[in-house]
Amino acid sequence: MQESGLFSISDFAKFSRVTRDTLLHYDRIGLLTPTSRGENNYRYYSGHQLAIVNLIRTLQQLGMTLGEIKELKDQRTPELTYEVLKQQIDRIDKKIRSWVQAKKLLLTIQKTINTVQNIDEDKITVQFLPAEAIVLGCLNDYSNGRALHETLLTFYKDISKKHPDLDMNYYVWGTFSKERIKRGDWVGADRFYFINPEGSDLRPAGFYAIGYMRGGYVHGDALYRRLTEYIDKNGLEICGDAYEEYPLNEVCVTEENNYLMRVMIAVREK
Amino acid sequence: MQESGLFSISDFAKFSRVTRDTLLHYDRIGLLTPTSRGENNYRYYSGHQLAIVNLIRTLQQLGMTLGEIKELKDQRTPELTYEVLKQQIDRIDKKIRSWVQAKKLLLTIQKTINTVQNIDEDKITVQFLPAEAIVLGCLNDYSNGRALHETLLTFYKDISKKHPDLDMNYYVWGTFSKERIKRGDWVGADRFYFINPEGSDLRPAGFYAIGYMRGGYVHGDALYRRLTEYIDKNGLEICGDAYEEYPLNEVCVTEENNYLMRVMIAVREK
DNA sequence: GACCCTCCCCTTAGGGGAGGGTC
DNA sequence: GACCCTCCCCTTAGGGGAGGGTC
Repeated sequence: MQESGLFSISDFAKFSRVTRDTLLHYDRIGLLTPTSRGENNYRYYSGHQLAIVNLIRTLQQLGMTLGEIKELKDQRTPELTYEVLKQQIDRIDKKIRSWVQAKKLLLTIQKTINTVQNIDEDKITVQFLPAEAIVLGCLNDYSNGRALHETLLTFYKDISKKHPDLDMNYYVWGTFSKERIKRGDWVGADRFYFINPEGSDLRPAGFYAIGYMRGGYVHGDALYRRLTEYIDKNGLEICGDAYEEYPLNEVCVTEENNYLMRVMIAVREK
Repeated sequence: MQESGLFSISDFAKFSRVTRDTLLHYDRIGLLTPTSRGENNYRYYSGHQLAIVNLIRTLQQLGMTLGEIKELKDQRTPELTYEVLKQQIDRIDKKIRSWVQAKKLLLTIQKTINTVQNIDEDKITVQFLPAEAIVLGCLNDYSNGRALHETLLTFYKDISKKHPDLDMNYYVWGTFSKERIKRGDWVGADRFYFINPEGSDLRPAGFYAIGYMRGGYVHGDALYRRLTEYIDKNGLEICGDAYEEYPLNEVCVTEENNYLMRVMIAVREK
């Protein structure tokens, strides 16, 4: 520190607790220009400018861009600052909300992977499942040869209309009515759904015959046959929808043939 | 859509719910290359690739960069994905925490501006103030002519050691002992502090003589004189520390001379 | 030897053209 | 006319040199 209270760039960086590069950048964009330049063209900052760095850093921590800070800086008043802060709260809340959503999605994926950690893929079981909150789409329309990806797009559009806040990529799966299962018509789900704690629909509690199979999307014939045979042989009958899920899918498996499909058919004793 | 289940780039963009530009970008960085190119060099995407876009978008929503996604993509397994997700949780938690901190800082600043909304800057008042949580620094060392900014730097270093999680730019203010006030020595605070609900120190509850003044940092002589005179005249005596604050400072005022200083001196009746 | 200066290049995830060919 | 292609430039907040002068 020399020249009556002026700081060289490195000293100023130290006391203002930012890097020299940052100060160079602020100077370049005209956000904070040193009070003077030496004959050698060295930058000299004043003690007052420490407060300006403080202003910049404070607003930056509140999520404002340097451009916005620059704009506010030259005309700041308590009233204007108060207004700007008020708007910032909404932006911060939005960011918090979106990260909270991301965490929920992440936990849901983890949970899904966990459900198939120690299963025997060849065994069919009948289990009681508690009700689970899901988001259920409208009845799919396959008329005029509408392809799967078209119905899926419709589903996404519907969902984003009904639940504008749910813009996360939850795994999408399909339901089949008991009539369709009985007549062996198991390509092209009746409805799409995804599991989400905020969903207002339910996969009802009850007994389900559950089976697994490796393979890509929409190739579940063999599994459906094994399940219906098992149901017949064991004195059970289908009493509700079938739920077709892919707990291991493109998100964690490379080869489509290794995706893990799970079908759960609501059953009861005859 | 043509050529047996292949999509043109615009169709693919529609069904994968990303923009055409995004797909061009993914192709450029080698994250998602169309399955084939026409003789005209047009890009053609397959239906399977819809799942890959889904993978990319899902991981992106979890806060991963395209680089990380590319790395994971080619070797993803349920186990590896689970591990990566586990690490992502920490990153998400950190982001949430930092935005929550930012919100607290913002509300504190708003509150501070509010405290001086409708005050009469010339009037001295005596008020009971409830205790307030603060973060209090060590006793400042001004020996060997250490300047204010040096003691302040020491304060910041101490605080970041003791409270590594508190890395926000809270307003920093100073305390003066009653002895110093009495002998008219009010330049260079004994300790620095900032108001923070998580602070483990307190500005004690009690009566305070409170006065205001316009002016820059460390030029409060006139205000201290007015306050001590008022205290003398009104049969009061100083019974604790003085707290010097700048509710309107560089964050919302342009001219240093218009900063608003507030001094609060603990008093009691004689 | 430590410090300062001015270029200049680099990073993320695309968006927005321009200029020219294709369905 | 609508769609596709390949350049090419632009944005945030700095970080990291290189090459040359200064304390």
